[in-house]
Amino acid sequence: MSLTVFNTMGNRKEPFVPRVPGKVGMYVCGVTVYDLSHIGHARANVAFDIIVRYLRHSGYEVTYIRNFTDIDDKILRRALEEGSDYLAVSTKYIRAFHEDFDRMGLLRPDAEPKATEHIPEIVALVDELVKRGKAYAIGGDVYYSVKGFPEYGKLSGKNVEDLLSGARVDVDDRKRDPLDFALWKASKPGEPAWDSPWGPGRPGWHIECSAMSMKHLGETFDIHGGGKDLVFPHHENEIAQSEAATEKLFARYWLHNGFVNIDNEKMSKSLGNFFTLRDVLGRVKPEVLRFFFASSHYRSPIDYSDQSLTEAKAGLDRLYRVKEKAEACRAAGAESAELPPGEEYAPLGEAARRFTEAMDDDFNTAAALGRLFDAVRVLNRLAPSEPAAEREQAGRFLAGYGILSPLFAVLGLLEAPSAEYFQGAGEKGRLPEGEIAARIEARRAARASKNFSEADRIRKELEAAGVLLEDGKGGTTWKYKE
RNA sequence: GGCGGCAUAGCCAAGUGGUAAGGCAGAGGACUGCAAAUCCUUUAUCCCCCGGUUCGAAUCCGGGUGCCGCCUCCA
Repeated sequence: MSLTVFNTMGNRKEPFVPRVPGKVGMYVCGVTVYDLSHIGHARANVAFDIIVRYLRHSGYEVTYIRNFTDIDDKILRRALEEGSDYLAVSTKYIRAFHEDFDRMGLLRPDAEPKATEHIPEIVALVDELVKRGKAYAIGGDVYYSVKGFPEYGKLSGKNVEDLLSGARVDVDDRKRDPLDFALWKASKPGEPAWDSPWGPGRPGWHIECSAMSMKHLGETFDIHGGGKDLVFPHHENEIAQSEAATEKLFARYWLHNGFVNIDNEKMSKSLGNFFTLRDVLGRVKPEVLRFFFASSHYRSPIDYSDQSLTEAKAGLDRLYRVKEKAEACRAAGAESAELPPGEEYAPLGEAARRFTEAMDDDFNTAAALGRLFDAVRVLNRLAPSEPAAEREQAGRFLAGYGILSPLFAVLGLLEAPSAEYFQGAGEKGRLPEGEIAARIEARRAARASKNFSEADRIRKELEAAGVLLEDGKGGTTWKYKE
């Protein structure tokens, strides 16, 4: 059993064989920091977060790099609007990015390089391309000459003739060829500028990723990832630049995630139909969003809606109830024991193998979650109704949960204590915990004296206030419904 | 115009040759003072349509229809 990944280069699944056995170098294109992140960014980042977690879970030593594009036209425009400068803008939105994505439980990459901190590397790479005759300077700009790279189009499956005949190739008199793209842009007066052999300027967009990935991972590395929209031209250009400069293969596997759609249409800044991650996290728990993403394959488009989040929450609630039971078993002093024998427990006993089988198939998180739910059903059969009085049963439950827990961790799920999930820090308008405890006590007294109508009245009252009561053998517990 | 992808139950979603995972929602049952949760049973004679290949296809091939993406900044 081994990992197979879908490689955009070639458009097919291939066995994953890293360049150096046991080690993986992985570069993911990050964001341009000129605005708040939207849920499309969240989808991409969660996808690669899970990929990194799974590679590490599989025993690979992963070096994970994700850049910030911190200088470009949009940042400069934003700086102008805000009356600040590019550095203030990028700093502000990098901080916002980290705030949002820390809440999503994203692993921090091993390095988060920024374009402006790699100017020497970028200049050196551009210079190399010029020296090799693969790029040319005109009036302070430097362009890459696409015709000098016969393999141009190999990633996106395009050919140069088709591209040239396409209606939307922009016209720029200074380029020798319409497909040529800027490696270095001369700065206009007042714009930030760095010295270069071609005069003061700043890097073009594509070149930074070539320079930074090669600096941190070497001239050839294993995985290069990003959104599907980056395939062309961004990644195509990265390949052209890098391979023309080094004459070596650039990245071995190209992984691209699908989009988040709204009403079946791509969500994007330019269409204006986007939700910021912040907005969404104000409405649902971060983990609900993560679960929602994990329930589809990372390459498929995924349609975002309130209903899909509600369904995701219901599914995740189910998983957290399992964790809640495991915590209760542990709190009762039970120790992990043996799982009972028998074929009926196979979905649980073999959960790790089944999960791995799904994930090995191009990180099929949807199928992997299916296997976990199979296991959860079996595990729930083992749940003691009163852990303190059923130590052996509690021990078996813990054994089962012990199998699943690391698998959930691969998906970045069930990392919070269940109480935090169900009773997490109060939103506004929620009944305070002390109040709830008092009502529960009043209801307990009513039930003890068989005054069930009063007991039901309290239940309904709390329910109307968004609090769900659950009577167990060990007493009554509660959850916020939202 | 060029290139690529998708179409599976009420909703979401796996499955790329061997006879339809899983989740949500719904129905019935067990449990419960009542609930919730949980468990059991149940919900697609069939996978957009039409042909073809095959002992056998949701899965392969041909044609059609619909939707989407890239070709311009974009995760």
